[in-house]
Amino acid sequence: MAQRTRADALSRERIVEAAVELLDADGERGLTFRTLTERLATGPGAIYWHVPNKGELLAAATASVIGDALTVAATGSPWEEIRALALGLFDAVERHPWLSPQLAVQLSHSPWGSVTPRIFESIGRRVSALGVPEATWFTATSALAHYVFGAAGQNAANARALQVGGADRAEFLRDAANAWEELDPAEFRFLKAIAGQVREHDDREQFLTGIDLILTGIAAQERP
Amino acid sequence: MAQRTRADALSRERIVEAAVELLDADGERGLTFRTLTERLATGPGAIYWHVPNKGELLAAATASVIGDALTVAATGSPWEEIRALALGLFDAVERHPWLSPQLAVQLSHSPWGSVTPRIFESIGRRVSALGVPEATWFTATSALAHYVFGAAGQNAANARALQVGGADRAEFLRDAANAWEELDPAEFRFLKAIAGQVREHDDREQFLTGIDLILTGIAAQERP
DNA sequence: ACCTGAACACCGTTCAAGT
DNA sequence: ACCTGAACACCGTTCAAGT
Repeated sequence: MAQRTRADALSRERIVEAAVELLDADGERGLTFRTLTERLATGPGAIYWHVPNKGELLAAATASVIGDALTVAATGSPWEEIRALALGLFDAVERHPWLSPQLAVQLSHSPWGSVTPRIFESIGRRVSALGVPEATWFTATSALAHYVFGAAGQNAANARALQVGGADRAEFLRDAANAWEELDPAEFRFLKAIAGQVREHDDREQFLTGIDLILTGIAAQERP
Repeated sequence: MAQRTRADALSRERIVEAAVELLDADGERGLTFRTLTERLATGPGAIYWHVPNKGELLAAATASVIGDALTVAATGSPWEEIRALALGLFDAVERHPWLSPQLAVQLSHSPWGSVTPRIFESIGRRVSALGVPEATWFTATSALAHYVFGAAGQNAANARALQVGGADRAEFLRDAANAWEELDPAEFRFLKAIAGQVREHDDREQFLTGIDLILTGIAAQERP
């Protein structure tokens, strides 16, 4: 085939966009240089001209999706904005479940790359507007950020299990709760005790309650 | 070579043990069936007789390491035991940085496999002993567990960056803080503001302060 | 400057064959 | 029952060659 016309020219953005689509459709195993070259009707060499390697491609896909989630309408109290921001990230991980392992991988390759600072900045600005002592800002922001990723990761895992299993949420929780009620009480008496709560809880609501919990702790903290 | 003698016979445990050693030494890319067969002086077929595939091997390695971290001496108030438990997990991820992406992967493949329930049980028992209303147990335990993994993951990332870069901690934080002070204030005024705190903070101490923050929020929560 | 496509090294997994 | 080791399909990456 001859050189591409201007209209279908490759670019880093088009490649990243296609990568996100493949990841959304089939998870991390859905993105290979074979599937990518097929979708973009090109060869591997063309992609390598725009992107140095697969790791960078995954990093760019992650940054792109997280960046969208961080643009939150700034209307409300800092407390409310933190809730909105956290919920935006939570939902982004639910829409793109591959984000969960991927964020951990990105972090472990370059902890302060491009994603973490932007998330810290977004959350931290609102924390600093809460009126708590400046000496607590960093720790408070860290606590919120860590909680958000932990919770979002677990939820993405549940979402994927639902998708694979083909069951609906209520059914999934009912089965899990029933299984827990059968557990050996010597080893798992706590899980048995809360099986009922698991059956009835709502993930997003519980997630936000966790945010409120941490914000309450932050507000209650004395000058260290 | 003839069949192995009883002394050097393969077993699932020996394979998992070797896998953990390879992972500790070189991260996830250090564990391949080639390196594993070489270390165990055998062929791939032998390993596949004991372990169904690489995913299960990684899951077993994860469960093994997490299991060790969960066996905590039960002496102290519930609050203190939760701190000890959390710190044990935090340190385990620091010693085995591959745990961080791996936990996310395990979670997304089977969210309530074997690792998550055991962690929930360990934390939850102490939460239920705090004296807070039973209706809050599940949410409180979730918040703690999610925070622990998020924080441990970020810390593992930092630890690995240190290992790769060859720098020491103080130098690493100084460089990061200096870089943040140079950032564009329009985009990153919060990061600039806390650069000083970043330079001076201690990871483990900050992690425990986060635990206290959440526990304070839990204790302050009213009956929902 | 941008793209093509064959080729390479490496990986997880299988399986017929041995003891 | 347990292990061997060659073979297979697939993957990320390179690179000489084209326009």
